[in-house]
Amino acid sequence: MIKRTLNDYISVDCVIFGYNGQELQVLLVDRTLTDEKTGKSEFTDLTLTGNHIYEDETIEQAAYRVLFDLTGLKNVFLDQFKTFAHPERLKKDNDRKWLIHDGRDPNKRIVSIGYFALLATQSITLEWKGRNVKWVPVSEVGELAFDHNQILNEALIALRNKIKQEPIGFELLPEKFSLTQLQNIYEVILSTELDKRNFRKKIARMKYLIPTDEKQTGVAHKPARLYVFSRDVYEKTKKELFDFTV
Amino acid sequence: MIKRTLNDYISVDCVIFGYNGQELQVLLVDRTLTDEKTGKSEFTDLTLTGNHIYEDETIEQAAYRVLFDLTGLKNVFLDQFKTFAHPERLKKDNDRKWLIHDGRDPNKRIVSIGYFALLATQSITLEWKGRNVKWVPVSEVGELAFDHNQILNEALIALRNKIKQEPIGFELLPEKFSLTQLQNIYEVILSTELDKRNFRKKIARMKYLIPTDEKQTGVAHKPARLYVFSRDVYEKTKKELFDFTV
DNA sequence: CCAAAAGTGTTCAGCGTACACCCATGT
DNA sequence: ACATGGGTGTACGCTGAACACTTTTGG
Repeated sequence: MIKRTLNDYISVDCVIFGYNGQELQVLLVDRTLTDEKTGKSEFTDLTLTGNHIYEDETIEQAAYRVLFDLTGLKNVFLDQFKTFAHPERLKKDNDRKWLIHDGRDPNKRIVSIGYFALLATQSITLEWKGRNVKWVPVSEVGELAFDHNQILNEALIALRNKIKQEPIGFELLPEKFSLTQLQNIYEVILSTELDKRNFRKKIARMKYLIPTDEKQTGVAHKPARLYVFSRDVYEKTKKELFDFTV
Repeated sequence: MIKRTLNDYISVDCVIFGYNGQELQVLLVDRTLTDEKTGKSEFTDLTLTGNHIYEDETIEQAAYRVLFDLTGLKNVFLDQFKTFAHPERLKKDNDRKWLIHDGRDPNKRIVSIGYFALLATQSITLEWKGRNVKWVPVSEVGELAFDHNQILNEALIALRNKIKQEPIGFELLPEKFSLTQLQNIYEVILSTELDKRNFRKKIARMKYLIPTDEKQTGVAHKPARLYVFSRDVYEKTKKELFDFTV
């Protein structure tokens, strides 16, 4: 194993979205600053997941690395959506204390490249860099560390735009899923209600969403048919269209 | 005037698009490395416009600054589209020589945030940082310095996506423009041909493209009516729609 | 009067939208 | 048997796409 050097001014932040069957969630980690003498905690709050990059990796690899460390998964949907470098982005009191405690220079201008990821599984490491990791419904996210509220907001905007353009909803679901689950994903992300019949007519036109012979089991109602996404078919049917809507 | 410090690892690159009535163009600057002893030029090629950021400005301000230096304009359409930080992005021989000649560290990992801009005017400074500036049709761009071909490609992709979503075509045209000019913009950027009647029906639905009483003058055919874009009307009629097309 | 681009309408097919009832399963 | 969510069809209006001729100007 070669010793790798961390770059101290380029970082990636990953906004990791998940779905619990009800709500859109985001993965956050606790940040507790403990006074080393008294052992008392000075403050506790939450951050997005992220890390500085290694000098020998691309920013995309760094983002995948963060995801892998948290989930053990390699094939996760990932999208670079925006970059953050405001001069004051790490200058709040708590942020400066945290950086100093962490042995980093609080005056160094740090650029962070924002990625958002869609995770089909709810199972994650409970601990990451010694910090607790947890899912939080997007609607219940409070004040975050650094500029992470802004990053989360931009990620949500990017996610909404993306899901209107490309079929990525299923990335938040198990390999086999019901159409009602998929519809819920769209409703939750776009904050709309959709008509069941119209939604299903639309799906029927998308040849890359393929019905299987399997059905739900153990539900106290008519079991739903399960569908799979075919990337093959999708890549073939994909074509650009002229819109300039709005 | 306060002395401002340039950050030596965060830069912005601006892909500045223009339209000459025929083709989509991009603004490029000459890069000639001259051997200081012999006075002979070692190589000449072209780069995008860009610059490192000042420690006291945001990346967006830095991009606007580059644009202002080149054009004297402040209200230019600008969009942050992607960030580039590949470890090898400045490591080609000529690039290393150039950086060394420029007094910069060729081994420093430099992150560049890519912006694309749309310019309605063809008039630009002819010289910028002592280098020649010129418009080049996108279709005739050869091999560029650094990773600038890649940046230009991503900018084109972003431009095509954007123009399908939002009415930005007129940003490449004078304040008053004809519908044929506008149609040409779309055809050139999207590499399609559009039907004149269908295009105009679509425009008619967009209340923010407003016909004036003025007409073209000095043309050897029926003069076209001129239109203006109303940002007011646009902001009011803007609303999201559910698409997930493709 | 000729060349050049402006401007205009209709038809057809596909899609978005609104809307209500029966079906299969577990308890 | 009943509660729960699954699954289906029709009618209307709008939009995209295909397509040809007349009008206005300068030269």
